[in-house]
Amino acid sequence: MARTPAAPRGTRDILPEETALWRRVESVARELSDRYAFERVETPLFERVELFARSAGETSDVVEKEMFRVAGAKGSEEERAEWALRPEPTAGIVRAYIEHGLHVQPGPLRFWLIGAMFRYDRPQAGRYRQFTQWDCEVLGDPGPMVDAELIELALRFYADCGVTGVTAHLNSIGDGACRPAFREALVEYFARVEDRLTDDSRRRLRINPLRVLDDRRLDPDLAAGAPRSIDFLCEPCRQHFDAVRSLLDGLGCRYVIDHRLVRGLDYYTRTTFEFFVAGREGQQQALGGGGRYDGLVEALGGRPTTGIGFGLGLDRTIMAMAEQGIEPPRDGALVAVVGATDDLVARLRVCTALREAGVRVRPDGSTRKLGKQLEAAAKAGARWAVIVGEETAGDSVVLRDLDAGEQQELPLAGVAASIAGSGAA
RNA sequence: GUGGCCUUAGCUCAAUUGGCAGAGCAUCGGAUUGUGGCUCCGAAGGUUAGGGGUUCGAGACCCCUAGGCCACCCCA
Repeated sequence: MARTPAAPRGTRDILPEETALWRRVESVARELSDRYAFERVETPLFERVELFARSAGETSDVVEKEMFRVAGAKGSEEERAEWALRPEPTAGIVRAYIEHGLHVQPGPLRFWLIGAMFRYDRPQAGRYRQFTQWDCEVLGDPGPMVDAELIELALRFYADCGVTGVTAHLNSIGDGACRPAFREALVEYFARVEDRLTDDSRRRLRINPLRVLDDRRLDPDLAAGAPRSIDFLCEPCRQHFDAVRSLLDGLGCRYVIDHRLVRGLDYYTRTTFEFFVAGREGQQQALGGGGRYDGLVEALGGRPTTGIGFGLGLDRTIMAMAEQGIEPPRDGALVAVVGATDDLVARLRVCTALREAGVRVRPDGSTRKLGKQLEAAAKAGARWAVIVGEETAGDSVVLRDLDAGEQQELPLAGVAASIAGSGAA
């Protein structure tokens, strides 16, 4: 451990150079959330461990090995082990939906949030212990249209962020009526070739056979010959899946069917989807994912209510944007206020007046030589400098165009209009 | 949780066989008795990630720890 304080493992500081891209991504997410008529919610960053165990599943990786436990300063050992930082947002949103009786509101309900998620995993580029997701959830909408709508929304998000080469992977893993048969077929199939499975897969074969398909080390021949969930769908699930596909086709949304896409969280039913970006052949190419969870509300003690949602990783979206050379949004023209005299009161008054007029102002509070102040202004990226000095009369200041190297004396009240009129903003 | 490669100034990197820890960029100041970017000059910036060992002597070699990256695992 270094003597100087360091950020905890797997976390990082996001500095101004990078926050420019963050602003763009966040504003796209906010704007789309609003345009698609989602309503903003916030839930706690930590919840009871039991909530995640009951929703994501005891055998899911996030519960089994990636839970970030929170210890209280006081209390018994048991009490201190009771909470965990949220590894995903759906459980908290569904918990809030049930707790506040939101089912009485006219549905379907559409929620969104942007927030930090936590997974105690081994860090790597694009994989952090604290990361940020944009999450959208729809509760109480059983029809296939919302499935297609969410996938279209996610693809539009990537497009609006400027990311290209994003592919939607799609699958249906059925529901309580048809999945048991699929599960049985998987067990029967893999049990015969158990000696060709990894240790992990052999264990999963007993406790959660669908996730054998998740295993990237699975022999390609075995994977190709494995039972496919869509061949086992019951009639309602098959109709739902067919409808989702034809809706996506009708929208012109491109996707590929991925028979091995079963998702790591147990609450998913029917539609599952993930978004991958081209160019990262190894890991961290998954930018986001989601699916339908028609049994989750009931499993957590609420009335039977369908649900569907996605979580998109903003860190990875930004990483993809940076790799694709996408420019961050430009700031508005910056005006530096510098002083030819040491009269700081006059300088600060000018700053305030300009800000009231809507100008973006960076003041120089030093009494350095004017040349130094102008140099600092130019280095800070200022397009203009307002020089507050004694040689000007009354309310007048000098407005200097730092790019052109030209300046003029004019009344303070005319500065904002002059900048706006130059078209250089 | 497993394996591999790494860590020298704020950043990018040098340092011969184990022999005085350096450069460029960035920062600050001066040239500039108050109008910037260029140029020139100068200053500051280091317990070489942390700890231990070998040695007359370690940035370099050995061990431990921490962190980063990569491949697994899994996902966002």
